[in-house]
Amino acid sequence: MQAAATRRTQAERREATTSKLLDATIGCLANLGYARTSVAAICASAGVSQGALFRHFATRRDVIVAAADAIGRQHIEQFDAAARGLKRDAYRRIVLLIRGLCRTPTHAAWREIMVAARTDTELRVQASQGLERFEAMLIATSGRFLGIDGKAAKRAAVVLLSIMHMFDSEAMTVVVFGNEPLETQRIKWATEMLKRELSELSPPLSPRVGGTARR
Amino acid sequence: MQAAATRRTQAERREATTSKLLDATIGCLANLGYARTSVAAICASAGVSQGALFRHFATRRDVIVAAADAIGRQHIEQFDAAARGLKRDAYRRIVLLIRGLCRTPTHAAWREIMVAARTDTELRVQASQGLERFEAMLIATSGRFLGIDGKAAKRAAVVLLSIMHMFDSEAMTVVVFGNEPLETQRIKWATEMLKRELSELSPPLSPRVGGTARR
DNA sequence: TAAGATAGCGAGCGCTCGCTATCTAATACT
DNA sequence: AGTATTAGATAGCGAGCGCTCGCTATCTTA
Repeated sequence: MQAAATRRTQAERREATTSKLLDATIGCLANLGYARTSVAAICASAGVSQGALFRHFATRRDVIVAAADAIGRQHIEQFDAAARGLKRDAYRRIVLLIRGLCRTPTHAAWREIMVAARTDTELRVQASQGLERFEAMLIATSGRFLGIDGKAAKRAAVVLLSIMHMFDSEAMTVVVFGNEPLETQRIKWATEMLKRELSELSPPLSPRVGGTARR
Repeated sequence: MQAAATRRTQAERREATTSKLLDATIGCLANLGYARTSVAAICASAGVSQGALFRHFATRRDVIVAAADAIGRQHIEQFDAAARGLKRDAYRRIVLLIRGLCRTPTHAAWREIMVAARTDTELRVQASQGLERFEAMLIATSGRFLGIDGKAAKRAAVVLLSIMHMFDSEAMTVVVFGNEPLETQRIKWATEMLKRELSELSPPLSPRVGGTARR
């Protein structure tokens, strides 16, 4: 009776193990950096053996690429979920959302992989698809969020992606040397800039959307 | 006669060796990334033995920190030299200058160290001074360049540093997945934005400066 | 010139790395 | 129940790591 309750299919076992490994890999990248994310560290964190890791992934690089894919998916979900709760004229909140996403451990793990991919051809080839998907998703989401398309959507995508780049690099350097007054001013500036851009690009908020009436 | 010509002081020998080592370290960081910048790789590139490296630097980390300092100094010189040749209303050229500096191998080496410093406490403590100096220099240079100070100078610094962050992160991701149309649009947008900001912040170009008359 | 200090070398150390081989455990199928 | 397949663990491998060591070469000082 109890033995049957704990019996899992092979597929379930596989899913559980690879899931643990991917979570552990992301955690190690975030906490230890790329260089120190060894197979031993991943397995210690995941609570599985190295043999099990190599059962499911051919090489260390393969598990890291799989982790990059998982991060990309998480990013897309997080971004979608967060955008859903936002009014489009909540400029400051949009800026803070983007900034906040750049400062997560998951994003730090992503950045570790991207930096490592610069000098590792195999990793780069495999990581590029994930990055491409992430960018495409951001572009699509911004269009949907603003209710625009065509040239205006392209412009908005440039702005939003550029703001993300800005906060990405800021997040990277802030760990080494923080400068709070400057960071605060940057939020303020980015907000003004986003307001100006989105006000020019978007169709007016109509009563049908309920935006104006809500206020 | 000839033997005397090739005789170097201990100080000269030291300077030559450490110089080679620092150049090699920067090159290895740029070409191989942080993880693969081993002591063996540095020494092979510098053409000196590991024993010589450890004569001058206590640890691998020490030589990397020294390289970070050297990069910081180079950055400051490059930026200063480039700013000297610029008119302040050459907005597009300023944008392209910043973008270009973010795409140098030296800057890539810098980024490798910054990313590694996130998860290496010792490295971080030592690298933070270099980053602080670099930021302070940028802030001072932008004020001088624009002929402004006080609040306006602070604002300009936020803008310029933010543009640098933006192109820094772009430079990082572009290696993995480039998107030329989007990059072109970003230059255009950054230029418009910079024009708007600097026009509002700067005192008028006076004949004494020769800016207006030159045109 | 001899003694002392500094620079630099190459071999070897102990350790960690990614990975493989072998064995055991769990599930699936007949 | 017995056999086949998949999943996972443990031990061990060879390569590479950062660093130390004993030594030689070169410069400086007395």
